Parts: sequence; C-alpha cells; structure tokens
Amino acid sequence: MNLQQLKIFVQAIELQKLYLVAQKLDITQPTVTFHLNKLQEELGVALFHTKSYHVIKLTEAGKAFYHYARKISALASEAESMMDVYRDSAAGKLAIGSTHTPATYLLPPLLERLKSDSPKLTVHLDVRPAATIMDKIKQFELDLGVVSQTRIDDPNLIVQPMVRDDLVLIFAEGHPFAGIEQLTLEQFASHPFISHEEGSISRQLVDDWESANGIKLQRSMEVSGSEALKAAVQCRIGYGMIAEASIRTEREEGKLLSRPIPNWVSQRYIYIVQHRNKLVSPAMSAFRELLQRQFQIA
Amino acid sequence: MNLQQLKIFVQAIELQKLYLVAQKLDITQPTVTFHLNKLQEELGVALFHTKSYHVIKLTEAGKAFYHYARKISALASEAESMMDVYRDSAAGKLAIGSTHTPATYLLPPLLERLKSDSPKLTVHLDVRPAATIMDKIKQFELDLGVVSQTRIDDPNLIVQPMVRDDLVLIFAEGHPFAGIEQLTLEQFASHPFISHEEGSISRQLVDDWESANGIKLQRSMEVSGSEALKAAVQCRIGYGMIAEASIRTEREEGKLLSRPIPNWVSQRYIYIVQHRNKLVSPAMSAFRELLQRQFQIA
DNA sequence: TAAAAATACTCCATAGGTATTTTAT
DNA sequence: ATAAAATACCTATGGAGTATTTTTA
Repeated sequence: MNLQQLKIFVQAIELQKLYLVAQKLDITQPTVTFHLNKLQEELGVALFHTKSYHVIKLTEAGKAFYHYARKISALASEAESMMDVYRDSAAGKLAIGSTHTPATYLLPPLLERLKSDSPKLTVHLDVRPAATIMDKIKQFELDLGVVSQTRIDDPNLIVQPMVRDDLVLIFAEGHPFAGIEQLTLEQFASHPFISHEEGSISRQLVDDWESANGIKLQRSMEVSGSEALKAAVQCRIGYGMIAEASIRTEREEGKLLSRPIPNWVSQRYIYIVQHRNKLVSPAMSAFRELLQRQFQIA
Repeated sequence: MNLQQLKIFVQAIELQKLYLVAQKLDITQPTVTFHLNKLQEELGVALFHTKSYHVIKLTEAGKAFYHYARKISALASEAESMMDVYRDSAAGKLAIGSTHTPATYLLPPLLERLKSDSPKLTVHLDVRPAATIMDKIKQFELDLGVVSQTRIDDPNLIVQPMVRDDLVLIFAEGHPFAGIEQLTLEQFASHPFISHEEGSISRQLVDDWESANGIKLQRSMEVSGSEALKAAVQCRIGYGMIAEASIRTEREEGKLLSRPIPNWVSQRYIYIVQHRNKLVSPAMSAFRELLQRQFQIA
C-alpha cells in the first residue's frame, strides 16, 4: 500500500473512468489499471465488485477503504502544500541572539546591509545575557549568536572570536585626565569613578582589574546600563570604564575621550557562536560572511 | 513522499535513535538514514535542525510535518488492519437471491450441503420476485440469483437455464382424474379447479394456457401460495396446477398425484443469474459447482 | 573505545513507460 | 465503429541490502 495507489484509488472512484484518472494524475492509463490491481492484490481484498474497470462499483470493503484513502490522500496533499510555506520562509529567516553591547553598537549596521542585500529575509534579533543565548542555541531556538563573553567552553558549540571586547577608560573633554598621556594607577584612585551596577559583567571585570592592581577606586556613583554611564561621564560626574565598542560614535563626534586602561589583561571577546550540529542556512552563511569581512578573520 | 518515509520519520522522532527505528520497522539503519534524507530532499525543507541524526531535533517545518505524518501513518495502519476483517469475512460470504419456488423446494438441500462442505461460510438467501433479484444483482447487492422466470434478456446479466420449471396437473388420491391416463381438455373444464391468486406468475401461465386452448376452467377457489394450494388439493376441493418442483415430496409420499398438462408449452425455466462483470468468489464457484452437478449441465 | 550514524557499493523489485489487442457501448 | 480498458513487454529508478568508515559520547 502506498500513497500513489491511494490517490489513484480515490480518483478512480470519483472520476469513474480510468483514462480520466490517468489524465488528472498525469500518468498513463495502464499505470492506473496496474495500481488498482496491485492495491487489491496487496490488501488481499476485493475493493471492487467488478473484475474489470469498465464498471466501477465498490464492495463493502472498498467503501470502508475509500473512507480512509480519501482522508490519507487529503492529509498528504495538505502536508505537502504546508511545506511550500516553510520552503520559502525557512530560507528567508534568521534568528540571531546577541548580548547587549554587540546588539546595540555592532550589529545594527551589519543587519542593515544584510537586509539590503536580501530584502526578503526576516531577521529576528534576540538580546539577552550570554548564558541565555548559549542555551537557546543549544536548543536550536536561535540560529547563531554574537555574544560578548570572557570564555566559552561547550562541546556542543562552535565558537569563533571576532574582536576583543576590552573596557576602555572614558572621560569628558575638560576632565583632569584630558591633558595626561600616561595615567598612573594613583591618578585613577584620586578621581571620582562612575561604576557599572553590581552583578554586571563589566563591573566584575573592573573589580578584578582593581584588586589585581591593588588600588581602590572612588566609586562616586553606580549606574545601570552603558548609555546611562556615558551620560554621567559626559556630565563630568566622573570618569568611567566601558566596552570599547559602545563609544565609537561619541568618540568620533568628540563627545567623549578614551584611553586604554593600564595593565588591562584582555579577557573578553565578542564571539560568533553556533551549534555544532546546526545545519547552515543560506541566510546564516550570508550573515557570517558579513561578520568575517567586517573583522577580517579567516 | 511516501508512506515508508512517513513511518520512518514518525518513528525517528518518537524513538530518537535511528538504529531503534530500524529495529522496530524491521529494516537496516542505512535505510532509515536514506529515507530521512530523501524525505527532506523531496520536500525541499529542513525538517531537522541537525545535519546528522546523532541529535534529533525538529524545526518548525518538521513539527508541522510531524503533525501530519503521525496522522497519516496511523490512518494507513488502521486502514490496513480494517482490511484484515474484510479479507476473512469477504471470502466466507455468499449472497444468493431466489424466487419463491427454487428457494423453497430446490435450494434448501443444496445450501445444507454447501454449509457442511464449508462451515465458515455465511449464506444470505434473499427471497423476492424475479425482477427484484435481477435488479439487486445488477446493483451488485447479490452475488448470484436462482430465479424462475419465462425469459431473461439483459446484456449485463449472464443467464444459464438449469431446469424447466413447468406446471403440472395435481390432484388427490381418489379424485376422478386418478384412473384416467390421457385426460382431455373437456375433462379439465368439467371439474372444479383451484387457482393461484391473481397477479402471480403461475396464474398468468395458466391463464395463457387456458386461452390458448380455448377452454374455460371451473375456478372454484383462489388460493395464495403454493403450500395453500397443495393443501386445498389434498382436501379434494379440486384439482390444481403447480410448479413441478414444489410437489416432489408429496408425490414421493403418495399424498398427491400428478400428470403433465396436455398441450403445455414449456416457457418457464429456473435460471442461474450472475452479473456479467461480477468477480467470482470461491464461495460462488462452490455453489455453482453444486448446482451444475445437481442438474447435470455443462 | 564502544556505540551509533554515515558512506560506498550492489542488486532486485517496481513504478512507470510504449505499443498493441481486447472489450464494451 | 469508436472509445476505454487490458495485456505484453521494456526500462530506469529507487528501496533495500552488506560491508565499511566516520563520528560522537
């Protein structure tokens, strides 16, 4: 028993003429005859009262079988046309997960290019903590992640570092640091510092740097979110430390000045993350392509 | 897309291991892999997130397809097991249509033999006027007919005469006819006659004979049904004319005497009737076999 | 390193075709 | 006499197998 037999059987009953069935299903009449015979033979049951198909009249068994055959054929067609929808849309869908910094300062221009390159593409950008992104990738809920993280070590994930995501020192024009080229650790300790909120990754990194260098910063203010931090620095409440990627515009526009942080040990990168078993869609390749070119990585 | 692919797809999802699917469906693991690949290829849609089947995780399209595949597989299995029922019962079923006379006097011993030859056989005997039987045969509602009829001429029916079904003269022991070997037409007219009811075929035949021979019978009583007629004759209310087949027992037991009717033109036969296109079941062959032997017809 | 899946290959059955004859209207 | 179905015969494909290698846990 197979779908072709069922389709032919159903059509034979509905059209009553084998040559019409052949026409409709785009096969030849002998093939129709063949399948009807085959079906009955395989089932071991007479579905028709007649030995030839000049007259088409169902037996009780035939009627019962028709009931199923119709449903099955209909479902099969439905399933196939349902796939048409996915065939088109699946190719044009890309679910990216990203942490705050790359999502805000790095991805927007890339996604814009991507959309203009392939306008039919639907892009979903999910901004969440790195751990959540990883998890969703492992569940195949996201195609690909761009996350800022100190290190990633999961056998199910393919991880490729793109750029270092170091913190840099920032301060406003006119701040005491402005004139000094080589800042000393003591100078850091003697001016008010604007801190990231407790619990954030950036805060953790700064704390680590602080204790590694044996100094004590003047935490004059604690701020949630990098935009707020930049604003506070611009208002000259103090200096700050922030992901380099997040101040590109402000630096270009001269609103903020930045310096590398002395003795900074680079430990955070922005990574491309993918599930090892995930099959790559054309959209994924295109996006990776863009990322690669952007950061000149192999 | 075919049923095997769907079955494998459904099992792959439910068992999560291809080798288990292979085991369950009694095929080999490479075949399972092959079909899963084929299915996705044919649909042109990724049903799984993974390129290999070490991890089995459905895409959205896969989930949608699973929904259908499960239903279709289930229906297909159901349809097949439904056929099991018919496979057994269809072989052991025989629907015979017959007119009154053969059904009463001719078929019972034959059906008894048939049942004892094949005890699992279910026989339906439908007793109706000849026209109704023919109609049901043409509708494939009856497998085969045994009817008493003057002539049958229908291109859809295969008709084989078995025996002549002539009327004979009957009277009781002690009736004035009893001693006379060669009855004259005048003698028929001068004794009370027991007639079949208006509208019956037998009545029609007698009427025809009567007018063909230019005589007038003394219709002293009109009776419905051959048993009633025989009873009336046995009570010596008069003589009668009746289908030869229906008095076999009474004649053997000496309860009734019979003679051929002078100038009787044989025009009624008992026929075996079948639809020209009907396929013959083993039960039908068996039954025909019995009939053939009974009446020594080719 | 043991178990599962993928790959490479071979083979046969069958789904399909064409050409023709038979059957039915 | 014409249209439809059956039959005969041929072919290519695809579904199944075995043997083996690769991958993964």
